[in-house]
Amino acid sequence: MKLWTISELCRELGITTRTIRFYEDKGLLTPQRLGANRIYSYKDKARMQLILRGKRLGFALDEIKEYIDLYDADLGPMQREQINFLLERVKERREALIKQQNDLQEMLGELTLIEDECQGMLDVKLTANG
Amino acid sequence: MKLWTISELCRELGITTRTIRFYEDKGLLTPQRLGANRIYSYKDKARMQLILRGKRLGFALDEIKEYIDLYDADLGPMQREQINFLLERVKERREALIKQQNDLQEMLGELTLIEDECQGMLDVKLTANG
DNA sequence: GAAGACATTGACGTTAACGTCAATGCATTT
DNA sequence: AAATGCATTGACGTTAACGTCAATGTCTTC
Repeated sequence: MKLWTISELCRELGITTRTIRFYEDKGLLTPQRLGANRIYSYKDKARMQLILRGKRLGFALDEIKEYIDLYDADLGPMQREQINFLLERVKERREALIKQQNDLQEMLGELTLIEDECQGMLDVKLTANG
Repeated sequence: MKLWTISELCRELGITTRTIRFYEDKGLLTPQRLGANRIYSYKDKARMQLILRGKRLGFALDEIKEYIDLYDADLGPMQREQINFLLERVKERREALIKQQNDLQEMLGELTLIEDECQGMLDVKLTANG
């Protein structure tokens, strides 16, 4: 069961200690302490990776927090109503992601067009200049 | 050939005039003028939609500007070398987008798992409570 | 011709997401 | 025990992306 110090984890994830502490301030993380020092478990690391992926996708930190809350909600003690509420939020998320997926597809399509156009121009120049 | 005033365009796009003017300041847009007033063409509108899509995907404004520059680069007067350079940038973009696509897929998969788990809990509660 | 609607520029304010720096503590190494 | 290395908290700085407000202009409508 491996454990990380703050600078170790940062090195592995390619971020700064300031960033991790900031996330902790915002309630996205709650590592163990050894004295005053922070100790990160594998679960903490996984959490951080969720956060970083959220950032890559363009989400704000509070949105990411909401996602994580969905992610490790404990369904056991929940009432039907609460679970249904959670399901609603999951649905919203999914729809947002699907919109984003469409945007991505469009953009990729456009890039392909541009690429083809460039290639066409290069061919013309080759033919013209022999 | 339709034209828009600034507030008309904002209404259609769901943004504020401040936003549009800000983008103009940043060089993302250069609408015609009628006296002091801005006049937007269909092309301007399309440009704005590109920008907004970029934002939905989580890109910063200067990244979006780079994308738009790729988008309406005039290949005619370019040298082979310039076109190759452009192709390189297009490739980079594509790779970034594909990474993003993977992140999206992962997240969608996780949402499905959460959804199933919720549904399972609901079924149990139904069975238990008759 | 005064009022109201819509436009302009300019300046200052705000929020998120960190960066940077200072003061301090604790453990090991020399 | 002095230096080195890694940690802490706290405070202030910074950048992007706008919001907000003020002062002013123009055009139409009553």
